Amino acid sequence: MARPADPNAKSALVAAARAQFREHGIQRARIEDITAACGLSKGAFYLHYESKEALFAELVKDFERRMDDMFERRTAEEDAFFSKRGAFRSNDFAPGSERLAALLELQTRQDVEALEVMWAMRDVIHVLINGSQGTAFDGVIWHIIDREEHRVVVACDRLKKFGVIRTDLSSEAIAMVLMGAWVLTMRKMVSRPEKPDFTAIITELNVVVGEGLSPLSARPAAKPARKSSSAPRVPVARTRNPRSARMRKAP
Amino acid sequence: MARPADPNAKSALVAAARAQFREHGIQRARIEDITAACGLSKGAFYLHYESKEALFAELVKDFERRMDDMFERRTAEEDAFFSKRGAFRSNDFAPGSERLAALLELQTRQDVEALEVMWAMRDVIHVLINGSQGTAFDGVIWHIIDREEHRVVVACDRLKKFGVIRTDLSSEAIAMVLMGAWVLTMRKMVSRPEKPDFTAIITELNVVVGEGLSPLSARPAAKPARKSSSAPRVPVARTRNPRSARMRKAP
DNA sequence: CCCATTCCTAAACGGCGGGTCAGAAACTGC
DNA sequence: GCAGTTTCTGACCCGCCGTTTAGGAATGGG
Repeated sequence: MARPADPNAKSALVAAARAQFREHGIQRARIEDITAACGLSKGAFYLHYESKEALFAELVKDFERRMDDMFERRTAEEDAFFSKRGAFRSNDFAPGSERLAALLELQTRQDVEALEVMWAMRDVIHVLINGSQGTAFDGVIWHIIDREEHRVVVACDRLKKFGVIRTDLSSEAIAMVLMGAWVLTMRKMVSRPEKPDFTAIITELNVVVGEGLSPLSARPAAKPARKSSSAPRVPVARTRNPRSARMRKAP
Repeated sequence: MARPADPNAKSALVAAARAQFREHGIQRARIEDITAACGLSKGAFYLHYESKEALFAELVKDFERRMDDMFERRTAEEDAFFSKRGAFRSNDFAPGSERLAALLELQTRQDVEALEVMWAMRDVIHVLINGSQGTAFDGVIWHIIDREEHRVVVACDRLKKFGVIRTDLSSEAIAMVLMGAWVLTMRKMVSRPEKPDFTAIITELNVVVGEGLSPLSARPAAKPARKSSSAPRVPVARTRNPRSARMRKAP
């Protein structure tokens, strides 16, 4: 009995709201513009949501849920990998190593998946980064990033345990570099109409972070570098000056 | 003749405005709160500034000017270094190299200076990042970051020319990793009451970026590695899955 | 002490947009 | 059709600031 509700009103509202939030931020997005874009009147908005903020909160929740799901899947897959194939040893890094290739393939796929989630939510991410101050969502993006960064720290610790990465760098510093690159990637995505080539991005990023900037000819010969000695390691560049790390003391 | 203006009214307004912007963003900062914090009436604000936005614009201008000044100084110092001491060769990377130590010292000092500027303007940076959407300052921070990133690209190219960093990585990818770490550093600074140890941060960051994450024992022996050979270099991680870069195509 | 001048205050204005609600519209079953 | 019910509309109310402005306060010169 009675007039049935428009079945796609809600999803139309969500889509229009995302566009308005993306364009104007949470505060400046006008409810009337959102409803007008769906051919509805202002009052109709309140049939579906308490307020602008309530709608946006749902979007954020959805984003967080997707990230959490992905993280869980990721951890499980990685655990399976190592429990099936054990820790890495020196010869696993030899040219043509099948085991290394498998790990890389797994991780690249996972990274690409993460970028896909971010791509799908890029408008929400944009608003969280640029337009949330003074709203209830102020700082939410940094909570998310901090949590991701912490996950990277944990992941690094595990990879150290399995011999995949060197143990003499602090996991916190590694995580910051990795997350930093991700944040910039995220932000570049956000202002781009076409989806970039995620695999290429991930691969290139991993080469840089994996190998470092020092000229290869300057690297110490490959020996079982034990426990990094006392001497200052050294450093590198920045803005104007990337640099390489050298001065590695003899083991 | 006539009543003299309060000499510190303007600076008091700027200080109070920064605090309000920092706290509430550009849109939600109330002029009345700003003036009240200085013991002035709302109307007094307009004796000094056209509008809220005009005041904030001055802060941004100031920030950009400082960054530009620093950049110029930096370039000049680096040019002087190389024109006086020439390009790097293999033996400059040997343990105890005086020339390398000098370059590192120069660059670390410059990096710390950059962090000092950001520290001084951290409230403005915070607003630009988090609270500018829907205002005239929307995207300004990313313009600044993009420009800095481009400067890093140029710097990388020069350092390649002078043999300080390897030439087989794209400068763009390197710049993204470096800037990413800087952005996260900036953002961490922004929400911190006490000034962190900049030198320590820079040093640690440079070790990670300079050397990469691959286990040292897995690195190819140090030979005049010509044009990166065919074999996989190795790698490293990421979020959940550091990885390494491999699969490098034969040159 | 008075006046011209400049500074500053506080009240008022005005627009904008979130939220409300009385009633019109749409639909169903009879 | 008609009654009953639920959905939608759009005019309206209202508070919140940014901005204006009329006039009061402070000051210095004469």
